[in-house]
Amino acid sequence: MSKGLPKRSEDYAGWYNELVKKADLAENSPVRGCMVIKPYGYSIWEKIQSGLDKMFKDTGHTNAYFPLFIPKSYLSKEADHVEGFAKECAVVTHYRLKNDENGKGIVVDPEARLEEELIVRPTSETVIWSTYKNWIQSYRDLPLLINQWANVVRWEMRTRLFLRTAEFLWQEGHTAHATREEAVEETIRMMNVYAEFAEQHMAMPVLKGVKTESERFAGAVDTYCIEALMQDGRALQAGTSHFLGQNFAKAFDVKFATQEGSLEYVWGTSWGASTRLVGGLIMAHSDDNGLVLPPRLAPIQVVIVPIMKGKGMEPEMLEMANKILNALREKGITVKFDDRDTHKPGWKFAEYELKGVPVRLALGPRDVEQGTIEIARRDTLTKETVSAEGIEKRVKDLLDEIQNNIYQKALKFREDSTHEANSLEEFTEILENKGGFVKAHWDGTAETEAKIKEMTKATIRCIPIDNTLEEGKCILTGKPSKQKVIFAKAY
RNA sequence: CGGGAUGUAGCGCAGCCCGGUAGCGCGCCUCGUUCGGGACGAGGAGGCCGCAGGUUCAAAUCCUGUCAUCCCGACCA
Repeated sequence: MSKGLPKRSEDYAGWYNELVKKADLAENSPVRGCMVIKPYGYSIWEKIQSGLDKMFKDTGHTNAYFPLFIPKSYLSKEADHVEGFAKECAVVTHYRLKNDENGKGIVVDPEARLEEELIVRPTSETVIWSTYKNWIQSYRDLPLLINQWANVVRWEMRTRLFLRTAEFLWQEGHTAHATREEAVEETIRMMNVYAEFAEQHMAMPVLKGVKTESERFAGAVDTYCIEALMQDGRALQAGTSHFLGQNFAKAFDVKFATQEGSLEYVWGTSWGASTRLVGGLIMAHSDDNGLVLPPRLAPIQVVIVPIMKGKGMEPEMLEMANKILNALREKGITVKFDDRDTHKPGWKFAEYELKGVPVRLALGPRDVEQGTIEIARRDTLTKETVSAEGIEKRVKDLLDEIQNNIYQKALKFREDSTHEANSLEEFTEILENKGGFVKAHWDGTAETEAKIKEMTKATIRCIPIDNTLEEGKCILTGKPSKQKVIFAKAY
């Protein structure tokens, strides 16, 4: 029914792009690759932020803020890190503009060249570790558990709203520890935080795993990740947690005095999740009618639409609506009463469906007369007329049910879209016809991974945590393999 | 950076081949009737046709250049 929204089955990419715009989540900016996040889209991000932020605080982290600009020389201190990010950095070279002498507007003042050029952070490891050097002297200063909410810039070639933009919002945690074990534990803990958030809040099932060398974060020893599966059968990395070993400590000379009096490099982690999660949320659940939002992240959980007859709203109807409104609010439910007389009910129904509001209540003269109300759920598109008595309890339960239902639906989709391949032919066939996650044996080399990528476009998304070990042969080289890994075409 | 396409009203498009001074749908504004799944009628506002040159009596239309955007590849959360 939604006007002009392409069907997922016919044009998935077009469906996504249109949905983001039509549901008022975001739009393109005058600057290529950047986006304007509109109020409704930003509200979802705020929900993500507050949910994650609480989990970070609950695990002992505190927020801080480090600067947007990083001296160019910092980036080059960690060899792998610079190699990973150098190609996509925005660089600030001047600090002043002036009026053009030929009267053609404004130009960069060539006199105002910076002594040392600044890069706009693509991530903050370097500036943070250079700061940690001063903050950490003794084992008493550890662990240092810090997170920051910030924007970062990575000059991407091809961008898509939320999924990949040149500037994006994220959080990045940066921690320092006395021992390797403690840092690894932290890395895994934060991966689990992301997984729990994705599943409990976003209703998006994820695989937890470790990245292969070629997919690893530049500068990390190990990258842990959560991988979600989108409805078109492509994988989305939804959060990463890196064990940095002592790489950054060595690059920035961050040492601490141990209890025994020796001087040692600290062990680091970093972990991040971005506005990409909003893209994942959209692609995980939404349908041809528009967004489907999990109640825990929906900016509006319930909308009440009055059906007006004749001149406007009857006082009785208004009274009933307000009663329900208050009862719902007392239950902690976010509810909107849309009493605008500038739009017809049918228009509003379609609008809130497009925007993914989980529950809609419609209230008309008939209901006022009979003490009933129409309750409709977004996830199943079903509706029924029920007694208005105790509606708040019913809505509360329904929100929980919807949250659970869309998770189960996404989980079933992932299970149905996960296949095993025992040969290259089988592997290719699955990717071409079904998509999704493909479990297959791999000989453990980057060369083989690269060849498979070249042939099929699929990459190793992760080596699952707690993977079952089983002897087998690599689907490409036939060399021995100890376990199957997860392949997929990815965003 | 290669290959392809497109720039005309807020959005989506037609007009261009065959030059004659701009049109359709949606949206917007006013009034009225409507309101239980994107209402209807009547009236109205809005565009130096991406930009710069050229050809011509005359250019959205032909020619040259330029800029921008989108799609497909190489890179990536």
